[in-house]
Amino acid sequence: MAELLRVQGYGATGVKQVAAAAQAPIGSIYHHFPGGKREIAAAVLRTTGAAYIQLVPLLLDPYDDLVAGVGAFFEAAADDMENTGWANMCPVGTVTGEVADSEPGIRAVAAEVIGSWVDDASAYLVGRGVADPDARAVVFAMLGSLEGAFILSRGLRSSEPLRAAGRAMAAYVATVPQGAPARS
Amino acid sequence: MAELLRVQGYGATGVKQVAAAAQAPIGSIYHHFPGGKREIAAAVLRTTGAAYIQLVPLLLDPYDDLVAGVGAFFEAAADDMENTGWANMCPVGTVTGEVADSEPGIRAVAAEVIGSWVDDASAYLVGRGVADPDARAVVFAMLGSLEGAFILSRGLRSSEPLRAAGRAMAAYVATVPQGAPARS
DNA sequence: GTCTATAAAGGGATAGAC
DNA sequence: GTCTATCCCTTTATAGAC
Repeated sequence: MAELLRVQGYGATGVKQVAAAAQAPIGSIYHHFPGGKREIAAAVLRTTGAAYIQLVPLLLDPYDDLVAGVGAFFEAAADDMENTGWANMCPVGTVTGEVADSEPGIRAVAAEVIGSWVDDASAYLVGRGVADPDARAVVFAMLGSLEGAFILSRGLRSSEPLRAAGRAMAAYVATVPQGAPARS
Repeated sequence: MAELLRVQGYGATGVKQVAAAAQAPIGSIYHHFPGGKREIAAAVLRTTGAAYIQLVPLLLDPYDDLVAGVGAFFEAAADDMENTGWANMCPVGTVTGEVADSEPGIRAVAAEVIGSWVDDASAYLVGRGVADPDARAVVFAMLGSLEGAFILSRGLRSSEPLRAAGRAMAAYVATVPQGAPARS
């Protein structure tokens, strides 16, 4: 269901479609997920969340200069979108926007995933020398900018919003005071 | 339908629900909008788009300092969200994310609306002394950051993402070279 | 142009044989 | 645990009287 949720969103994805994609009968789906569509979506959000947070150190570690790393992060996302034909990059963002006011349970799971992203990414930035209260603000700004640029780029079929967001966030991060990295 | 689309999104909003809210029978809806749900949604996006672009000069004109204006813009949005119980602020962003890969016609309309936003807001910034290529990038960064922060704030039920985005965008705009405003 | 009734299709979910 | 058939509801959209 992860792939379908990412491409089509929550409302447009049917359980029957999920069963077909998984080459499993519907009965089996409901046997393993008695909560039905909601439970499956929640599981997808948690799994995706855990996978995506690993990208942060993976993509930023190679850059000694955090500002350069941030710019490269957004450029990589822009390249990915172009190469995949403007596919959705993050199911968490789109599903959150879709169900935030209509599916309280799923919204709560999304909040949990986003919260853990912020905690983990903030800790990473602190390790790279960003002071503690600033780190959290930087993560919120970057994550919001990334999710918003994903939507604009998918809607416009253009990487311009994503690349503009990258330059803006790099310029912003450059204004945030940085101490020495905790580990070399 | 505008209100329902804003709160529930495209998929969760039914034509019957729209008819009930408009106190009109379904037949009348289809008489005026033969294209059905899609045509209504497209009309809503265009109307909303035209209305929202007017907010830019309205909210920024009072501030001689553009950086202060940008900060106030995001703070005002954050206050609005808190006061409305985390209601969705912009149907264009959520609907775009929802249907970008499943409803080509509506995606095209969304792209048109977003494109006109960028054109108009860029022209406004040029009038405030921001150089032409920079202005477009600033608008993309701000719009993306705003839309993304809307999603995060709605999901987390917290204005923290929106306020962090505002501080980040203010810091970014402060780094963009500005000439003298075209008109005092 | 307005409204009611209904068609046609698809959704989520379940029952129960195996 | 697996799978099939089916229930029940809602959806979009239309037909046709008024």
